[in-house]
Amino acid sequence: MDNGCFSSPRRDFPAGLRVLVVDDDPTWLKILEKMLKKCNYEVTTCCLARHALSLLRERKDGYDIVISDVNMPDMDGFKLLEHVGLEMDLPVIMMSVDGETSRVMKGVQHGACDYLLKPIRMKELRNIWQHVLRKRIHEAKEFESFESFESIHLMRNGSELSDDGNLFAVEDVTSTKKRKDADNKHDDKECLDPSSTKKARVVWSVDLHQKFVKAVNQIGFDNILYLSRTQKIVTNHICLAEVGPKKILDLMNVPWLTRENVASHLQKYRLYLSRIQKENDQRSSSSGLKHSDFPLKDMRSFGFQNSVNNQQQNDVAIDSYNHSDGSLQLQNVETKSHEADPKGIVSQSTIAKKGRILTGNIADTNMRESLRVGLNQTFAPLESEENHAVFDCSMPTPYTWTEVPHMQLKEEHKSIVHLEDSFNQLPLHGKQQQHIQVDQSQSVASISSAPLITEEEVAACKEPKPLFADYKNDYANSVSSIGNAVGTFPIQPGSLIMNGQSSEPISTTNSGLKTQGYNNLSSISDLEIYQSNLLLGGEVASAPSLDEDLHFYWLQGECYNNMNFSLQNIGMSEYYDPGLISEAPTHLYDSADYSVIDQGLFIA
DNA sequence: ACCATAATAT
DNA sequence: CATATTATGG
Repeated sequence: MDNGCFSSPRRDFPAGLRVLVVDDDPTWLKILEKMLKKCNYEVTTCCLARHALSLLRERKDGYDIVISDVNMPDMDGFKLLEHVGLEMDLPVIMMSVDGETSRVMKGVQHGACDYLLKPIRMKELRNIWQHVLRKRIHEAKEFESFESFESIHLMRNGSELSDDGNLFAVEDVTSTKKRKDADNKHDDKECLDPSSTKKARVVWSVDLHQKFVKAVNQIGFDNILYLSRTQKIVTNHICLAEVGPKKILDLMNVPWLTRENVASHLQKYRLYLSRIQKENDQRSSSSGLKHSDFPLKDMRSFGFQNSVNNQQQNDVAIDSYNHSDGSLQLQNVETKSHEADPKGIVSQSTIAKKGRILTGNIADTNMRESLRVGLNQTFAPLESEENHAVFDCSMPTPYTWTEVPHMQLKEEHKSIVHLEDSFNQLPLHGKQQQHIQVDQSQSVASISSAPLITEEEVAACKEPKPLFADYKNDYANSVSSIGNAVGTFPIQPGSLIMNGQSSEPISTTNSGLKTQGYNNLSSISDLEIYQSNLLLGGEVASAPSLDEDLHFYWLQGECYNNMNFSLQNIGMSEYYDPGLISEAPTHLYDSADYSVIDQGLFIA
């Protein structure tokens, strides 16, 4: 194996990797040194852990990775591991002759990025650079990681290095759980180098999906703006003409992701949405407009992400949010959700309420609460949506997620607990909510037996969001997150839709509208009318000022977004009432653009 | 052996 | 780019 191994020196990156090898057995040291050198690494050896530490301290960045034996006279390998982790934060690979599970576990728990069994094979050494890269990628986060990423790519392609998609897929060793590695026999080596040429399978983690959704929504929003603009240019927002994998990819800004990955996911996403829509349609048709009942079913699937804090953002957000719900049209809202759910078990009715809420009431805290409750509930009931869960359409709120992960991490397996926590976090919530929580938790729990997020990940990387998780985790995460999200955060429409730039104009608008235009809208009656118009396709009489127009559009956008989850009943097309869009030429919406939007946002 | 998802082919 | 098919993993 030796020879073959490096047949490809072409890779630049791994070459020159500075490796510090620590082992009290000189024989092993020699062997390892030789092997590592064959890999074109720059090798430094030492037989004492203490010595190793001092070397590392001397030159903090003189090494890229450390390979240490576990059993050493002067200092326990784990101890060394700890120090390294603490002081220089370098990836450390542990090695020993026995593969006793407990030891491996210990190594991993202490932060080892891998655990090799002696005798060590070239293959294993050949891939250690991946740990370094991985770590750097993590640190670099998305953007910066780019370069590294590319290099990886090159390398991968260039040689058939066992690539092992692990690089990405496996966080750090941690694999313990997933892989059966538990069995000593397998060694972890496999982990690292699956040695396959296959392309790494992308795991659409919640986080990733969230980005995806966000991108989709953004594009949709942009399109809407574009349409509206046709008449008046509201913002200098850049308009995207079409929604497609490529654009989504761009928006997502995830370096390692390929267009194909996105396309594939998009396909699934659309499928999912269509399915849902279908269901909705059926239901709506059968039951008629009253849908409020079923929505839940579909809704469950969606995760709502929402931003947490933003709630406060103001009414606007809420409004929009509500609007979306409103799409449901349910009857009027008056149901004041607040009281409605004494129990928190708001049933579907809640949902309906939600819808109504949309209008002006928004401001009320109570309302909001109720709203949330409703949402929560929606989830609670669901039981089987694991899959669906994956796609939440909610709007993306960056902030939210960061938090979510935390929670998840914290609680890991006990979904219940963590759900509760999340709930607790809610600023306002009554018993009802708790009640709901319980429900959710239950459902969730059943779904996710696996830890939400790999502990490993957590431990290994402090990063809140795991780039890759295994499916199970994934699901669990999504589910749980959804639960959390729902419970925890209110949805914040606006923010999501527009990132930075757009926010300005809009916000301004909002403020202005709030008082004036907004109020107009806010009045329930108006809203309803508005909605109905939308639904019906009637024209919206009002939409007077530019600002207002904008506002409208904005709302619409949200509606759309919301529609993703909430609205199942109504046909999208109806939403896009030309009238709403104001004077925009009809052709715009009817035509491709329009359809595009639909599809993009909702699927159709 | 089945199902769901992502990869790949068309 | 959209859809159909295949591959993979649970």
